Formats: sequence, structure tokens, C-alpha cells
Amino acid sequence: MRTVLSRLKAAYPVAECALHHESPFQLLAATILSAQCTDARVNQTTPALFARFPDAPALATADVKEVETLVQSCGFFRSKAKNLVGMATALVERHGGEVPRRLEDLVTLPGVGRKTANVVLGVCFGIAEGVVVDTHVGRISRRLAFTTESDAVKAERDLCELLPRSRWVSFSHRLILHGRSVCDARKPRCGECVLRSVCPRVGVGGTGEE
DNA sequence: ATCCCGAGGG
DNA sequence: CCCTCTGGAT
Repeated sequence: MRTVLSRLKAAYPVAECALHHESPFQLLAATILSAQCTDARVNQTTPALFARFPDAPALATADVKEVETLVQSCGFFRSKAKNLVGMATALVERHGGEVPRRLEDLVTLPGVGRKTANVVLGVCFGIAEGVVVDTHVGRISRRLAFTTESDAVKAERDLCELLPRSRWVSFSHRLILHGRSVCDARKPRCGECVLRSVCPRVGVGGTGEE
């Protein structure tokens, strides 16, 4: 594990969130939009959205149809638009229009699950409630045999036991970067992988996830 | 054709 | 546990 962390750090020195935002509210909205969608696409979408609805009070009173049009290209646009307005409404009604700092509060917001909540807590507030387990973190953690769980919550429990808390946030960011650039789902580029020597699946064939 | 920095619902 | 929502990228 120590080897993995140091090599990831060397390969991806900057472990920052790629979603453009100017406030916790905007990161929360951007992360909701990022489901099954690239960051680049989200970053193309949010400027117009935030120009029109810069904060929770504004978005809470928005017309859902207008929001649908603004977020259309991110996919799942009907549910995302409804969740964005519902999320903003809940912030206004229950949290004074601000983003709460507790995981248990965040996950009750429409469209906000554990993954989104952990991203916001880690990036905006520096709080590591858990490890962000998205599709990349889950896939690579299974390939490296850090977990055998396909369920994100169970995989997160394994990773939290394996990693010091101080590394939880940066570990997720770096695995996500690694997943996009090298260890992708379809055709991982093992020849360029800095984790090659510690990866059980190198030279074995198969995905390591069977 | 298959996957993507998910979440909600049955 | 499964299904659905959806456009975009490869």
C-alpha cells in the first residue's frame, strides 16, 4: 500500500477537483451533474447555469424546464434538473441556503448520494468522512486486490481500513485521474502504468474483476 | 456496442 | 438485488 501511495503521488502530484466552482453550492451542483458524464462536459455546462442561478435561493425558485434545457447535454437531464432544484430547495428550507457539513445531512438532499457527499466534504471542507468510491476507484481497487467488493459501500469500508485517514481524499482523486488516463475500464494501458509491478493482473490476463 | 467521477426506486 | 434515467465519447 505504501508503494502504491507514493507512486500515485509521484504520478499525480496535484490531487485537486477538476470541476469548476466558486462555492460549496456550485461544487455540489456540478457533482450532481457529473454522474455518468465527463468533467469537461460539466465544465461546459455550469457557467451558463451558475450565471442564471448562482446560489441556492436562486436555483430553488427556478423553473425546472429551464434547468432541463441548461443541463441537457450532461445526460439524465430530467432527473438531474429536478434534483438540482430539489437540492436547492432543501438547502433553503433546512440549512439556511448553505451546504451542510455533515454526511448524514448531505445524503438526504435530492440527487446527493454517498459519493457526491464525500466529494463536497473533502474538497470544500477538508473533511474525510470516507473514501470516495466511484466507478474508477472501485474498478482499480478491485484490480489491485484492495477489495473484492463490487458494492461501493462495502468497497469503501475495505479501503478505509487499508488507508490512513489523512490519505482518503487524495487517494480517491489520484485513482480517478489514474482511471481516466491509464487504468480505464475497457483497455487499460498497463505498459504505461506506474503500479505495474504491484498489480496482480499484469501478465495474468483477464480483468482481475471476475 | 459499451461505458462513463450515480442516485432513486421497485 | 435489479432496473431506469440519458447524452456523449470511444
